[in-house]
Amino acid sequence: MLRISKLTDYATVLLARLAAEPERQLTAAQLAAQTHLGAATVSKLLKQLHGCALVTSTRGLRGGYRLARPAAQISAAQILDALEGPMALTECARLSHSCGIESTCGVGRAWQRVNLAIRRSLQEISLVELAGLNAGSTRFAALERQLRASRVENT
Amino acid sequence: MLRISKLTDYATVLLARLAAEPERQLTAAQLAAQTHLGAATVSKLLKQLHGCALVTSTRGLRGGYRLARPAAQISAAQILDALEGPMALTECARLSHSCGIESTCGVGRAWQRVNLAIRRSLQEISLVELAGLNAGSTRFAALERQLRASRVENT
DNA sequence: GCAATTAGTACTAAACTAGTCCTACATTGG
DNA sequence: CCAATGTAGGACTAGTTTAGTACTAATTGC
Repeated sequence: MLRISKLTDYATVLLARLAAEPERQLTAAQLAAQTHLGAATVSKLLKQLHGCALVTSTRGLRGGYRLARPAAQISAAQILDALEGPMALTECARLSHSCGIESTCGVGRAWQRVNLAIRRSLQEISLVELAGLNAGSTRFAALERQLRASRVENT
Repeated sequence: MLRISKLTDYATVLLARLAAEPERQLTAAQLAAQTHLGAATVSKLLKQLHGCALVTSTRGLRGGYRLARPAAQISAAQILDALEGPMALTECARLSHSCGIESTCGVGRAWQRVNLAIRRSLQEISLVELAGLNAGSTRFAALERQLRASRVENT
């Protein structure tokens, strides 16, 4: 459940590689070699990331890709949005579906709130954390602490 | 992104209906009529929910389904587990995939932590909240407050 | 001009989802 | 016992999505 697509995972790996060496401009072929992913797939993903302004590219000889902004300013939510579009846990929300009874719509709205809560937490996590560049992982720890606290408070 | 399948949504609706009338034993046909879902689909879902011990069933004439335990003791996480199996945001975690480089595995582990955080928050939400049976939605409010607080703390 | 490299599009195969149907089993009522 | 009602459990099909590939065009540096 709640899985992200393989491609999104791959894209994160690519972004993590770029984040590890912010100075260098890496070509699609280099990234493919480093990540052991198919060259065509990597190329496709980078194009998508470029379209969503997460990476910048230069064409031609000695071209390549690099992060559009510091890793700390790229959140997990942004990556997911870029790769999988605006998220909707259920599709009841956007379509004026013929739900009919109230309970159905009530459920849909509830899922939407869950969705929102998840989204907020994903905005807290930056590419720095995803790439494992910071040893402490302070944000993870804080997030987990908060969630634990909320459990106690609500019983 | 991060969407749950339609069937899972339907299942939640069915559980919500059952939760609304914990005393009664409802047949698959009755639930289908109330929710405007296909009878065969409803039947299939209820069988699945029975297999995961979220509902109890009695066969034969005057048979039907009812919740296996009070709605307050059924969490969103349990429903998702029942319908979509144990969750894994990425599949890197279970398979000893030939990741090769470190950054890849680092990313996988990071997603896993995200996953864990989401899972914890889903355990906080019971069928009562999903069904909209409690007007206040205190847990939602608390959860959202916590997440907001964590954002401030981590800047 | 030539080689390297991104940009964009089109296509194919595999996997998953949603939904239906059919047969077997259990319970109740006559 | 027998028939009606209802669940149990598969098997099957169509549709959609995902993953991956291939090809052509555009751009840059030498």
